[in-house]
Amino acid sequence: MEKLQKNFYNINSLELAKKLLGKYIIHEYDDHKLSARIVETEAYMGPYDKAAHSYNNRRTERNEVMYGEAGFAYVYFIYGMYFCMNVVANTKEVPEAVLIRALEPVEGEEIMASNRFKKELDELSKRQRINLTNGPGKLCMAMKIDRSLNGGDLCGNTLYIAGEMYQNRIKNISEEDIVSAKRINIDYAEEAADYPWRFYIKDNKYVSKMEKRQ
DNA sequence: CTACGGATTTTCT
DNA sequence: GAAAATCCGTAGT
Repeated sequence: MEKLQKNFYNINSLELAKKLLGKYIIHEYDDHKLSARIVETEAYMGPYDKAAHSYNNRRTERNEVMYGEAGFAYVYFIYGMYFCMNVVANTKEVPEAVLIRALEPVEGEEIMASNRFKKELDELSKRQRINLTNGPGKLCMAMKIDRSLNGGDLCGNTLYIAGEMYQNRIKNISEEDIVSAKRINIDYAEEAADYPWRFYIKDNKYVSKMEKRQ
């Protein structure tokens, strides 16, 4: 089934953020199987990245997972209401991660509609349909990703990631299909706020925020 | 389509 | 005690 193996993740978060585009996140729970394609990511480069939770090697109970091995989930609670999912990158003691910012639903879209809006899929407005998974907090609601999955092994059998060949889909992402842009909502990060460390698949309708056309 | 303010509570200082 | 890797409803263009 082409689940990604540990060595896939053991690179820096900038490279991993790009490599994760087009891969599939799968969550199995309660007889449900939800899957979705990754279409937008952001790299957080650790000690020298003012936007990262691990800036200056800050190490707390919350971000402890970032200091562990690559290929595990870092799920944190934000703004009093939401969760964000990250993929831990790089080797032990190098605290880097990739924030998953948007997904395109593949399997279990009915369940996602229920998780997000407590409605049937065909009852959703056009806007709600796009809003299922087009943001880091939204996709966690849709995929039922919460605190309990923090520290989970992404090579395990609950929350895991598969390659482009998943379900015999073959849609490799080429360099030209990747857009890079400034990261979102990190105004506090000074010069790091301008680094182009956000990546998304060009023209994908689930991307949370498009850049202005040139 | 974009812009703004309010929601809500964990986490860190 | 303040800030936070966000979202939503409403109002305006």
